[in-house]
Amino acid sequence: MISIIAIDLRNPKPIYEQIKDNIKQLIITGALKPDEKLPSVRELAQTTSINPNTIQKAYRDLESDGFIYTVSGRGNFVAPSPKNVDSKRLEELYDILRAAVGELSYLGAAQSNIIEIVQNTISRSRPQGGNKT
Amino acid sequence: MISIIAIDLRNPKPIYEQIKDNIKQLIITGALKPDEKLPSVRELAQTTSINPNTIQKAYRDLESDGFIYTVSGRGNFVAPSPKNVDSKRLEELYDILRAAVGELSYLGAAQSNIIEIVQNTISRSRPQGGNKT
DNA sequence: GTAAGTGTACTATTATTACTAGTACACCTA
DNA sequence: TAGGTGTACTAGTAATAATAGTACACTTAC
Repeated sequence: MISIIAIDLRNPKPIYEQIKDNIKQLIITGALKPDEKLPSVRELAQTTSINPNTIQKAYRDLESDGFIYTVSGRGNFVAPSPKNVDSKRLEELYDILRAAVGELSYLGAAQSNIIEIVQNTISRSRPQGGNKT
Repeated sequence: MISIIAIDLRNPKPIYEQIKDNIKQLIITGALKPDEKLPSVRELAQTTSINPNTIQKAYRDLESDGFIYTVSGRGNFVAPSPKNVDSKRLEELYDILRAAVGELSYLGAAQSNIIEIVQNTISRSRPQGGNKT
């Protein structure tokens, strides 16, 4: 069960985005296993003191992004494997990657540092599908 | 002079953010040289059909981030070199990097692809400072 | 000195969105 | 049947992006 949802109300990033990022991270790193049950909307709303509607919005987004699946009346569960990956999302991520790396490099971050972080992150993730471009 | 400011009004990202990202990109890649003059607030507002206040906000942010400097009565210019780099910004960028790489890997992007893009981006940027962590 | 172009600082208004609040209903399981 | 689950809906509030318009100080060119 999740207990590591950290929400910073002072963060300008919307709460539902923070929840999405948190859960995505847990799934990507494998902290949440496939088919594992997520906290219910109401439960997570209580433990975080966030309105249930906000939690629901995060869950809805996560489902449409393929990270979780929903069974009405039972709950939300971690999706076993990313399928039907949206190519637009991949392009978005590559764009984000380029922008972050470019600015880091421009600001003086060492290439070796950047590469190391990238490799560590990859090795810690839970790759599943084939080799998309 | 800039003529490559692409603004997508259907993009949910705020217009001033799009302008910031555009100009950052031009500076990072070296398309805009140090001390080169940027279009005036009013000029860019005309060519893009965006309200001058929105342009001004983008310029103000870029200046406080150290990408450009302003001379009252003369205009805005590309900052020669990033100094006094905000360590919080570096941490932000590393976090963004980790999140993007993690999700890419999870979605099935090949490690070789990711690394290649990172290296290409670094080699195309305009590094200046020392080696910040 | 004057005029034109520059950044900057205001106030006011509108539109959008995140968030909260509350309710209702259908579904599943013990 | 009872309790927990997801879902849908309406309504209202708060924050922010964006527009609109004005004003002023500064710099440069004439």
